[in-house]
Amino acid sequence: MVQIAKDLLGKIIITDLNGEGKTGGIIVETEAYAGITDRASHAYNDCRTKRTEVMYMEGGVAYVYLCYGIHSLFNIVTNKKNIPHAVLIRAIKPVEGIDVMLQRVNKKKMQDEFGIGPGNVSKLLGIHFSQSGESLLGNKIWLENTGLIVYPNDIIVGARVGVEYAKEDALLPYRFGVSI
DNA sequence: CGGCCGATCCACT
DNA sequence: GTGGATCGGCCGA
Repeated sequence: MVQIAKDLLGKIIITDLNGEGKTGGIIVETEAYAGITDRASHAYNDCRTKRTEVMYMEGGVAYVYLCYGIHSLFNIVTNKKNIPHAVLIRAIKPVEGIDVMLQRVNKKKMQDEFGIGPGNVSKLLGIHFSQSGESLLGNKIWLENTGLIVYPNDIIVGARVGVEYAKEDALLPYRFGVSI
């Protein structure tokens, strides 16, 4: 699971939604959420609801959650059926469909910062929480390999963000990043 | 059925 | 640096 969070670094996430054309970027920061034993996860203590049900699906689907009523947070479900593990995409480096993405954020010139932050990632990619449960093997959202090799030494490991309420689990080194 | 809260971001001082 | 926005889901009554 932690391994998958690391493996996702350097991959490209592409979306092709609403007929606006392909948009995507290289994944540069992720966070792992380790299911029912992880207080920071929505599925902590086997909390199975309509919303979290997506995380219990077979890996390879998107789990998108609406946070603060405004922001869609994009996760990738990573494990077997009934094991609610997910990886939150925290940051991407925009590479595909720059003009479309600029339109989405109402900006003129692309800067890498626009892809930093989970809410921004969804905004750039045009992901809405209604896309929750969407397969990553279909023609709307998918992953591509870049051939980019991320060496273990290049991975920045740290504590997760915004989960102080999770107490001791907040300190787990489940946040991974690379600088490209 | 009502109220509170969250894996956050941005405009504004 | 910071306060406000904003809404679906969950819990308690």
